[in-house]
Amino acid sequence: MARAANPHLKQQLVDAATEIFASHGLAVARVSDITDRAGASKGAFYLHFASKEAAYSEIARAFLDQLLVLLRTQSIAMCDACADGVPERVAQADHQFMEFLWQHRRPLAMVLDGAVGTPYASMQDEFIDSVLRHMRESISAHHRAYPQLANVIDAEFAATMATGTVFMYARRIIREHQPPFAAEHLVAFRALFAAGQSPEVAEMMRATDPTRSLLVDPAQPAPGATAP
Amino acid sequence: MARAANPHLKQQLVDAATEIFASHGLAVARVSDITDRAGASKGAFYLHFASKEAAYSEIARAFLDQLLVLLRTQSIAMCDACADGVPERVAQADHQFMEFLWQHRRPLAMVLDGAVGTPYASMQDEFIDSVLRHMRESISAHHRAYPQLANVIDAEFAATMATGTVFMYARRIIREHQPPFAAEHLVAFRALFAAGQSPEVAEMMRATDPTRSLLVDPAQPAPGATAP
DNA sequence: ACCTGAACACCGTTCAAGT
DNA sequence: ACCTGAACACCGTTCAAGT
Repeated sequence: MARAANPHLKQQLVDAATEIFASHGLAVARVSDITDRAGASKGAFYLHFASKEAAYSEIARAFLDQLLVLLRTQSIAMCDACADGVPERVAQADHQFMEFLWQHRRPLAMVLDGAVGTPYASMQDEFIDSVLRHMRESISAHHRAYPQLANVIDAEFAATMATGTVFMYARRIIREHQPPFAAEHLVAFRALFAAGQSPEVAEMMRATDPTRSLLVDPAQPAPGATAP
Repeated sequence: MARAANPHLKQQLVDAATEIFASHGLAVARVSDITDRAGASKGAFYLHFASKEAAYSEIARAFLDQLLVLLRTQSIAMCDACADGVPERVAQADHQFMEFLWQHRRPLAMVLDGAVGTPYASMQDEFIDSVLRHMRESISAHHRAYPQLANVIDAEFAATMATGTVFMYARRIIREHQPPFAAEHLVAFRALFAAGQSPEVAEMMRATDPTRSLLVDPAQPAPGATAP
């Protein structure tokens, strides 16, 4: 009881898979969930994708590729903006980035939440690592524009903090299905980086010993560690 | 061909499950992976756990409960430290927290990476939300101790940023199997919060319009959004 | 060509049987 | 009581058959 060829079926399957993967996650999503939503049989799925995981990979990769293009464009704009000393342009780039995450919130949810614990967990890593690299470049540009900052604020720490903050906002987008009205937050964030010029900050940093290592015994292996 | 009762089997299963869930994730981990590692039959697993997911839940909960105890203790200590104006004690609390995450890196990996895309994804949310609540309280204490900060640095943003940073360090612990020697980073982080006193920061914040909303059209629904 | 759905394989879960 | 492993159920994947 086959039906006539449907030239839109591939796109219908992609749309259905994006929604199902985003809301259930790769591991829990059933192929039958996807094909039911797309109005096709389970067999039809395998005419368009080699496997459930291949479908996930194809959709997530399309999103990550678009993200990488945006970040590359922004890194260039950011360098220009900083060299010109135009913080307003920097804030606009943040705005554009958050807008992108909001518009692509279903594939974003797939990448952040959908594949962890499966062979495609590396998609989340790629998202975070891409943002981290972008932040390193932006902050380097900032430090070139304002050399006095470089002595006070550690660039690697600032990039880690910025990326963690982006992750928290991305998480809010996909958890609360609400855009994060964070313009003022992003302004505060950029402002904070300029704060290293403060003599009070320099004084606090001199008051502690940065050579002390964080952990008592890094060589000690960790057991299940659920015992008290 | 049954064997004699083994009073250690439950603990062996917990240890094996912690390792397998941390390295494979709940969805991908097989019960047979766990029972093979513990040297038992598949059937024995179900004498001690109602299901694979119940085992995950039991181990993750034990870790999260310990984390909550630590955070509660620290929130109290943090308030005291801030009231006394002792930033060194605050840095020690950060140190202790990172040490805790390092010592419990296997259950941490389970909670952050193991259950996303399954009904137990909420464990990761609980970790992040607990840290976020803790950071809110710490920062409130900071603002009470240094009232001039409260006018410049948004407490909710600072808590979001702090939590994102902790997440990034936690991620580094479980990805790189390396302790994050981040003492100097944590010092820089604490110092940054005090930076709002800087007149330059106040000036930059006045120069931008915080009432502008971040996103163009928050009501617009998101499709699969993989099209260009 | 394109699609269907019955059949097969894998692994979570159950349970009759073994000590 | 405690444990085993064969059997069952569910869902990813395949493929013979339909248009």
